Amino acid sequence: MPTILDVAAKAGVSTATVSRVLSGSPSPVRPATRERVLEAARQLAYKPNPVARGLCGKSTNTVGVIVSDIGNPFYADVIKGIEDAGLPEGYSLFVGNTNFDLVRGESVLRSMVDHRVDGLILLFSRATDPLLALLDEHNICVSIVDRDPALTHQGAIAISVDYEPGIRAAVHRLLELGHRDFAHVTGPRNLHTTHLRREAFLQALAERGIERSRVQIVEGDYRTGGGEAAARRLFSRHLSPTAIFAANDLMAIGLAAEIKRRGMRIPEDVSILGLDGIDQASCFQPSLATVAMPRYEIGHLAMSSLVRRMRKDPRERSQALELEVRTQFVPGASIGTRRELLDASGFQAGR
Amino acid sequence: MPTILDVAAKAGVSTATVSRVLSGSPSPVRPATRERVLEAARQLAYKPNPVARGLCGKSTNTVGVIVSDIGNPFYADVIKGIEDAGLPEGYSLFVGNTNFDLVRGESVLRSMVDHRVDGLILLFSRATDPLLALLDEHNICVSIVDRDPALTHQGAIAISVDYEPGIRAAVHRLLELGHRDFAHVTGPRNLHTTHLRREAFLQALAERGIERSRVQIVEGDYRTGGGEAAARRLFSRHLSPTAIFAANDLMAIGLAAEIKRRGMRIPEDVSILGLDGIDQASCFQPSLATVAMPRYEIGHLAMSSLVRRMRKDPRERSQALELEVRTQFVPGASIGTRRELLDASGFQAGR
DNA sequence: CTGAAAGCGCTTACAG
DNA sequence: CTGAAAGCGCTTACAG
Repeated sequence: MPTILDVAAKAGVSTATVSRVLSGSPSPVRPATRERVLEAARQLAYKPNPVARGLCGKSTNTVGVIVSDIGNPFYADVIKGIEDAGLPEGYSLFVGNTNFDLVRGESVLRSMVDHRVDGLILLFSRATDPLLALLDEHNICVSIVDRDPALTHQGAIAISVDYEPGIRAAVHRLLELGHRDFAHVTGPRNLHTTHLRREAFLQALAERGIERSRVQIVEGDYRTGGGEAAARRLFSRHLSPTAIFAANDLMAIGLAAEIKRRGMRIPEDVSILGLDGIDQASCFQPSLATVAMPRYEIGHLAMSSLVRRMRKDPRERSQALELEVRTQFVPGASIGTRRELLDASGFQAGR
Repeated sequence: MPTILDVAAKAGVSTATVSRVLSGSPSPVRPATRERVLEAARQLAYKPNPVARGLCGKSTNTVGVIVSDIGNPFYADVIKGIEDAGLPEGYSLFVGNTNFDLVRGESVLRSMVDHRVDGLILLFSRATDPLLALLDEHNICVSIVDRDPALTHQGAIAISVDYEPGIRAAVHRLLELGHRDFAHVTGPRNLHTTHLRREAFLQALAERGIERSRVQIVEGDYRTGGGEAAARRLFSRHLSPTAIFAANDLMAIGLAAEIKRRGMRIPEDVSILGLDGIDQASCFQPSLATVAMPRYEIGHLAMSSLVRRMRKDPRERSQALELEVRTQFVPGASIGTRRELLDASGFQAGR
């Protein structure tokens, strides 16, 4: 592999000049010299060694991505968006998976800091103020999705998701179909996104006269297993809901599987609504109605805004940046009118 | 962040000694000195800067993982295995996604080489001899799953999958249930793993008297969309199969979805068999019968054997290492006796 | 506009 | 057994 010395020799200049041309330094270089350097670099197919750059405190062209469950196809789409925005700009990705484990999350984050990543994208993981301060110290930009407002730390890019439009539309549809008895399977209660999803749901119901206290809440874990467990708990109670909103698609899938195993039919006996819009949801039978997140867009936005910031002078990075994406209701066959309502009214179920 | 200088000062020795103690160098160090260094390092919570180590030609403690479709939950499980084997040993992961695109795969691989990864795990991606030679040049160890025998390059760790036991058991079960008309939805034909899966299937059938020429073959893409397209092609023909083996679960899921949309029932009209054993398969309705891969184990094995090799002296790394894992048939409700066979014999379908 | 030189944090022959 | 010194490949004040 050619080094900067080879390029300098070939172009007949010093390594300092080569570096200035190739690293986009602000120092002026005579156009003719610049040309010679560029030409030499091209002929040698020279690419700066990111490890060496990293050592002298410059960018390493790496970005770390930390997700809480790499088994969730939701993240796959987000990562695709991140890759597509980052690869053309020359960034490589470190990927870390916390498995919802805080300790593991912190150790993954630290190892990324050790590797001198230029930026970090935190997806539904819990960040803390001291951790963010550590990033500042190392001059690492960060982009956080569904940022917990409890964080007082400034200077991160925050990508927030507006859950309201998608959830509200879904709720209206469920009410329209005659549902009054609702349940919600949440994620772990200590996650901020869990709170947002629950509140958007309860709020939309409350606006239409269904009080929060009437909605059964069961805590899940954002995985299929949590959905299955939730179904078992919900249907061992005396009050069975007619419509269940799972805080993500994976739980909705587990929920539906367990409900069918118990001999109930979807949507004739109970309607199921998910959230995320993962591909497999549409292959499900009946196809899963869901509140879709713009997954690819979230990743692309997180990365492209991060790239812009990483390229800035560190002193200009302090101001907060808040971006927002919206959810959207995607109808599906998993929600419908209950059979007993049909029987009572003489209606015929449509597709 | 403390540097090696701080540790040296605190322990009252030179940086050379600190390095020798902390980097596991073979040079002998007096026990008392070693103790002092260790103590100083602990007190300062010193961790060597991997970027600096990388620069002087030593390990960077990074491993690259290249997958062809990060949206496939199969890889998520493999990556978990890789992480669990790598994290405790101090390795961080670069993850690259080729999207089945050879050009993208090569550029991802090159960027990992640029970042001086110590090792690389290639999953069902296509490696070429020149590429592997490039890795050798940089002293990068590599572990390849389902390695294409067309590669003449020696010195990689090869993890091969024995598809035979799982596929054979599944085929026997299908024959037992009375099936004689089979179809197979393959992956892209240029992938070696596609070839292995197809041959194991055709071979198992041939042994029981079903000739290869009688099996309909449709090419897919290892994604749900390919399964859906395959269903459309298969059922627009005059000869409809009664049992279909999809070369992975994602295609089986797409296949099943499209078949149901066409008004056919599974397994009463057609039986479906997948391969992989991803979690969602069991939530599917009917639960998907599949040929399970030891996904986590594959990742764990690939990483742990790689770690062992990376720690070795480069001169001792040349010998080839071949490891094998086995598949296993996992029964499911998606395969059963056809209704018309039932009608003819007066049998009652079991669960 | 350009170069010589120091430095980023570590490792490793080379002396002693 | 240990230290002084060179070097990994790049960047950046500092001179000129």
